[in-house]
Amino acid sequence: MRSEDIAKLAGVSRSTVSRVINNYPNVPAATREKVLRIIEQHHYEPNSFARALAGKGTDTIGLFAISMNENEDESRIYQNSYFAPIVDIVVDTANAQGFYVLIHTIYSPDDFQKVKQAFQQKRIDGGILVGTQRDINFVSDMLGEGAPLVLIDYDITEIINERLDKDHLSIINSRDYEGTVEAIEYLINLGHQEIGIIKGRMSTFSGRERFLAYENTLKKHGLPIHDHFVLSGDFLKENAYREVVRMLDSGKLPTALFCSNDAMAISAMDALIQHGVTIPDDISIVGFDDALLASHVSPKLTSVRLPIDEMSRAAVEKIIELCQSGQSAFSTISFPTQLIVRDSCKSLSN
Amino acid sequence: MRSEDIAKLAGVSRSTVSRVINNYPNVPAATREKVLRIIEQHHYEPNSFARALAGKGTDTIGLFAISMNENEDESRIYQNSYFAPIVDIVVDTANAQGFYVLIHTIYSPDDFQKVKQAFQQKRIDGGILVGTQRDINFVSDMLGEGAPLVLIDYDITEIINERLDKDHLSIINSRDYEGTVEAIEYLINLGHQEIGIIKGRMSTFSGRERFLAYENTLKKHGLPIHDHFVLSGDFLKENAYREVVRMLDSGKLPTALFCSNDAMAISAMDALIQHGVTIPDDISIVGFDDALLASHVSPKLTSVRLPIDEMSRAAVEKIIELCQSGQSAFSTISFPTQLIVRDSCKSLSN
DNA sequence: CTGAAAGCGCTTACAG
DNA sequence: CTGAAAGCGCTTACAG
Repeated sequence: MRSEDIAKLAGVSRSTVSRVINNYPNVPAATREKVLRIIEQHHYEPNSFARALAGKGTDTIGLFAISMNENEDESRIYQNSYFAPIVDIVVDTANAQGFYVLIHTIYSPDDFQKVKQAFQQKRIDGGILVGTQRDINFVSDMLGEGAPLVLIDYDITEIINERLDKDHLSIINSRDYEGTVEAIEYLINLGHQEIGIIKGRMSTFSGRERFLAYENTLKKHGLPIHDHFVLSGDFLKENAYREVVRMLDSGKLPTALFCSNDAMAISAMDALIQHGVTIPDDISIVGFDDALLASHVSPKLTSVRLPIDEMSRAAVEKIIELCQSGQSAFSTISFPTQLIVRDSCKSLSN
Repeated sequence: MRSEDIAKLAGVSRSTVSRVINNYPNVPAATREKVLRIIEQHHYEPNSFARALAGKGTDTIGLFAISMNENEDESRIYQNSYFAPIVDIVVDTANAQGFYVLIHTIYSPDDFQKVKQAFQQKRIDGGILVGTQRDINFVSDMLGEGAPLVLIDYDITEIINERLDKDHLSIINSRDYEGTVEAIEYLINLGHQEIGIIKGRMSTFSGRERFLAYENTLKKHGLPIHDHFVLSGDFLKENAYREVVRMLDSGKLPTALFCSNDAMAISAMDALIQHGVTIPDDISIVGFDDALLASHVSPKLTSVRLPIDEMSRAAVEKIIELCQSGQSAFSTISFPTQLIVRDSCKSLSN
């Protein structure tokens, strides 16, 4: 069943059928009704490719998760507490608005090419990019294809410095800096003076923000930052485990450890407990993300909640808006975090 | 840049360019090389819609997760320990083979329509359906669209009884029956005689299999099945929690409880612990799925590992095979499970 | 082995 | 308000 068949049945031309389908104003109500009825009756669905070829959108958005880290386990990204909820919300929100979503993971430059192709071949109307590391080239490449783009977790200043054409770009962030400050000050208020950190991936905006906030907050409160309490974790639990064991071997432990994400926090807890260290009696732990696991480990993990649901929803709404309006001004939204206090921190005050 | 441009540059016709792109044999090596070179040089990508319109495939497969359960929390499906790894593996495996994947969740009949449309509009070459409940109509509807279909977790006998055209259908299952038998006999060997169950969703193949195996195994060993130890959980943690609390209130507890999935097992553990019941001293718990959480709760959960990764990979390989070969015979694969013994069960023997 | 032409099913100026 | 016609960028008989 093609538009031509509908046209015949309705006694009009394909042009008119098309006008009805696309909701153009210049069709009398009566004609519109008639055509609509025939369409309904026959469960007619316009061929999406023909529409796309003729210049219409595809009602499909892309969701691309970048994970180009040499030592990362390649195939666990959607079980990752960070990506899983994004997929979740993005798919549901987009679906609810009548959009399909095309998913592709980027583990390698090859994958990146495939994603570029998806844009070039016009398979999608726009894309959401998550996990972008500090590399503006990707972003400008994508942008060059002319399709709208939404970035989750990206440093705005980099975009601005590069003077990219930002007309169909939008950035969604969380206030990780403030969230980290809150977490660190919570520990300080508990009486902690020796506060360590497991850093996230520093090529990542959130990785840098969380570390910067840690540094600045300690400085602000006149507390020392010991190199041997600053561990590199790259957001990876294996690294966190290894680094914590190394710290244990060195014989020195801070009284509190801020972990740049929950995966690392939980891994650190495992390492500590296995070495006979008690949490929170011997050491307090704070995580970041408030992943599902956080409330299930023991002791329950105090963590900074990342508003990942809201962020994902905003990303979809933004991309759809950009797809539909042609373009709009560059925009950026930043969502607040929230410290969720559980049982992994102890007060030293009494 | 269109195929015509490539043709001009290469001094051939669009027909020949097309032949090269589609790897047809009737092109001399020299011509092929020449065309290929030009394509490379200009980073030419054939428009996917034009190809599709002209009758070629779309190199896209659909992944559709059905979750039409009234009382289920609507937007958590990909964080679900069952679906998350499927998304994971399906996306990665498909991507690695050069296929894109379109994801849509089915919460309502409306969503189901959208998925049917995806088939009708030829947006995808084939689809993977997961979470299908006992409703053959869906399956036959999809099959009616003529596209290949792979079902994960579906009772083959239903398909056979319906005499559906199975030429482009494939089913991927796990041996849940055997897995459950192994789990129950493990409990029996530990000395348990009063073994309860929290049932899964009985409209689901795996839900029925797990229950059936439970029943048959107890019978086989001459053990009683008490109605009040048979709880309905529908695979949902809220239900499991409620039912366990109800059982606690009744004052009678089995010595062991088999839970049809880990989500319910963990929820049951929460309920029991909160009511002062100690695991495994007062009651032994076995789960099913071996979800990520299983090894993180305390005590660590003994669970039947579901080979979901292998199943997902097989589903993708099968669907791609079906897409490419046009069609092949009906096939079905069933993967073995494995009992992972951890700390949630106690021996009563001594 | 290869090109001209028809066709896939839409949309959109254009003319009326 | 509406239809005929061109066009979107491919593929594929068909003829040679």
